[in-house]
Amino acid sequence: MKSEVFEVQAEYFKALSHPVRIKILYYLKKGERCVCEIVPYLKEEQSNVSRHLAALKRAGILSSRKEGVSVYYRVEDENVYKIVDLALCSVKKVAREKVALLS
Amino acid sequence: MKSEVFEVQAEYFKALSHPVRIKILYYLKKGERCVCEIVPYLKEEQSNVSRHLAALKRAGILSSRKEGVSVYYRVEDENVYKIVDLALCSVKKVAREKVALLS
DNA sequence: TGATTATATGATTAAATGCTCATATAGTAT
DNA sequence: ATACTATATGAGCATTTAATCATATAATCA
Repeated sequence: MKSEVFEVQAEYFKALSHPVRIKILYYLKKGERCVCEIVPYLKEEQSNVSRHLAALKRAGILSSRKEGVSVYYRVEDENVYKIVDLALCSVKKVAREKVALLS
Repeated sequence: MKSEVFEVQAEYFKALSHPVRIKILYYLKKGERCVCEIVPYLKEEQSNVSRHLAALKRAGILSSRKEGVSVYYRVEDENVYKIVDLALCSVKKVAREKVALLS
């Protein structure tokens, strides 16, 4: 496999490597949301949220559309949910195995 | 979902967010490998590789066993391959859609 | 025992990331 | 036009990450 491929994958995972960004993804699970909804939901600074959204968009994970003064973000490819869910399952599985080894 | 869950997921993805670490994963796809094989394969400094391996192990993605003076690393849960493959597919899909939009 | 080899780790530095405050931009309304 | 609101972005700072060099540790061998 070409080394550029690894870089592309690493970039994708870097976009997912922050808890606020993961939280945004789950919040968008049922469909697009306006920034004006996302900010109060996260209880983070507006400028900070804006940057997290930009990071996810840069990675191609989110896309956005403008409606008047509002901006709506949505998940570009639902496969991201398979990825984050699998990651959680894997972490749980490994943790369970560790527990089993100790008992 | 609890916020600790997002942190756990983010930690997992942080471990995957470097091209060298992704490359290590694919190299271990067929089974465990000694550090003495991994280092020349990657053509990176030994100390650097050691830290990347440690990062993957800390995240529970790899485990290791010692045999004499050698250390063998292996993938702890094969699901990680579903994750990295899905990520690549998703990036490709989004890229194709962008191309389609432009043509 | 001392020498050699494999791997890990401490210290340093450079670069990247995340957060905050302040400000810019753009759309809407008066 | 001015004022107001929603969102994005620049600048500064603190923290984290990655790379490198040097050294430590531990196993093996002569």
